[in-house]
Amino acid sequence: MSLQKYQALITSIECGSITKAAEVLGYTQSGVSRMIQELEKEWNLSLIERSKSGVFLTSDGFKLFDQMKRICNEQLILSQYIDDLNDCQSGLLRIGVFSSVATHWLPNIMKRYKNDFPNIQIELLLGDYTEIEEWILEGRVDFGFLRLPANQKFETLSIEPNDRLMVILPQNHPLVDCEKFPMQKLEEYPFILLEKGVNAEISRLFEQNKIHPQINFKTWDDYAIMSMVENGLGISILPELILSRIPYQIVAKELDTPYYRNIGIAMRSQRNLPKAAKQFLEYLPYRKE
Amino acid sequence: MSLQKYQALITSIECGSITKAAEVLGYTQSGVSRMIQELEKEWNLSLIERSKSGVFLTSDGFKLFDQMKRICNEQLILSQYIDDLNDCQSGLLRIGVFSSVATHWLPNIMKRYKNDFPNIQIELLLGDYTEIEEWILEGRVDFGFLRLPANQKFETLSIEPNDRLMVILPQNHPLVDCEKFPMQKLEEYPFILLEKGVNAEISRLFEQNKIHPQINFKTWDDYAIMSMVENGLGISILPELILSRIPYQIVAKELDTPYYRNIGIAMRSQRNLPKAAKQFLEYLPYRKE
DNA sequence: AACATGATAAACATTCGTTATTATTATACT
DNA sequence: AGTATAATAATAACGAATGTTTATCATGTT
Repeated sequence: MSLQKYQALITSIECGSITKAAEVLGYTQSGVSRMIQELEKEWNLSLIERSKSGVFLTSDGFKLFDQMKRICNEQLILSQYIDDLNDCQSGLLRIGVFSSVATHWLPNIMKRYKNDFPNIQIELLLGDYTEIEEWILEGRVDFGFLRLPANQKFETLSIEPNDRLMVILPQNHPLVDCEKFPMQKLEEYPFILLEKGVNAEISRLFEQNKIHPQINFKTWDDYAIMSMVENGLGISILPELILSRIPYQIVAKELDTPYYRNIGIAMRSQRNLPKAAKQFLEYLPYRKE
Repeated sequence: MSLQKYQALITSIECGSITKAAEVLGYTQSGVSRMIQELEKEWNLSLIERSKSGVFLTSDGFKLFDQMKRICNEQLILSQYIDDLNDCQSGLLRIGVFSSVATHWLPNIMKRYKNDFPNIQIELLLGDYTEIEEWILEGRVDFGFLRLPANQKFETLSIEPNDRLMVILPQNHPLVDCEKFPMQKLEEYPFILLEKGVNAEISRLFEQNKIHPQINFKTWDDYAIMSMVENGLGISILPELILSRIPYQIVAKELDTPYYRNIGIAMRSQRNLPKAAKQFLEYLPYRKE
């Protein structure tokens, strides 16, 4: 049972000769002759009539010919798919992202990638860290963005530059002109906390520095926070990534002790990544972990 | 490249486990594992993700999965066709026939055959001896009816009983009551000669017996001859086969030296005949040549 | 007679599929 | 929590099966 045998028979019929088919297919005459015999033996049917001036189908062969051709044709299509995948002429790319990456960071990269590989279909699955982790484990996505360090099971790449946490002030805030925002001063003003799923890096920053700000609001909505800060309801801390092209009258200040949200890419195995995904990684400013 | 490998991968995905797939397919776990690896190596792609709780498709694998399934499915259909051909649940039967066989002899046999094998498609190609010979040589028909002896290239079977040549008389003919018609008497009455293509057996009968009848008409039309004889325009000789259920007021007499038209079946090779055709031969009253 | 066709036998090469084993991880049970 | 057990897949080595070739034969066509 083998497609090469089908092809041998098909070509022999189309050439009207086993010898010619052998030339076309790059076998010897003997090889093609035997392939067809093997089919006939295996199926207990006589498929072709032989003569000294060539070969042609028997009635039984005729009945099966189209189906054999169909199978070979489907195989040809499969081979084409494979070739396309190998040179990224086709492919599916499933990426797990969280909001800020999807909104502020990826679009630019996707644009460049799409330009070079227009036939790759990209699916962004938007979720929080926990969901993205699950998706990677389950194979729902090829890779995902996570906060590093991530689950030991994953291979990870660190995105550069890391995402600085910035203090957000209204434009009329007393410290608006300071060089860097002193950590301790965070306790002195009403604070609006970004809290999104298990994304607790800001709370941890407080713990590590033993700071206890006056937390007036908690929300998961970046833009709500910026709006609230603009309106003088308090100050906040947001990852720099979120702050690109902000439509709000607010000021972002570095902390005196800089703090980073380390964003990375995680996957089960970089080696097993589809070609399209490997290619995509080339467009990211990452460094090996 | 092999369908079994596709099936190994498909079943592994459907079972979610290489081990289970191996059980289902009757391979060892090791075998299935290697088959999939061989596909991946051959295509330079990673098709599945392995884990300790089973396997699932990568994006690339996902892209190819349906096409692999399609191919396996087409193969299944082909196998079904083959099985059907082998037990005559399906098939094509192309028979070369000449008029009298098609009209007077085959229908009865075809009816019994069709009854037993209703799914075999029968094509009758009507022609004269020369055409039928060509069709057999070209493989246009599986076998054909010919006058024996036939071309040396053919394998032949003789139909029994042979087709007696009968003298046809009008009902008021002087010799209507004789036991057998004396050969010499043929010269004494106007004669209507059946001459159809190269079908010259009656002329040859005359030559062999050195008889020179008064040939008034020649025609290839059996029924015209019967009609002419009925109307007293002469006498004739026709093969007995044509005379079954004649709608004419005529009398058929055996010759005093009986003469036969030996009808037979000819084919390139009895061994290479499609199953359906071999089966059909069983319905014919033939004897080996 | 020369050429072209397909079949066959024997030798060689490759692939297939197994057994036995290793490695890893999930699960069950103290 | 730690340990034993079971389940998963990968790997190496090997023999069997299959695939393919070379060389040759047999037969018919030109």
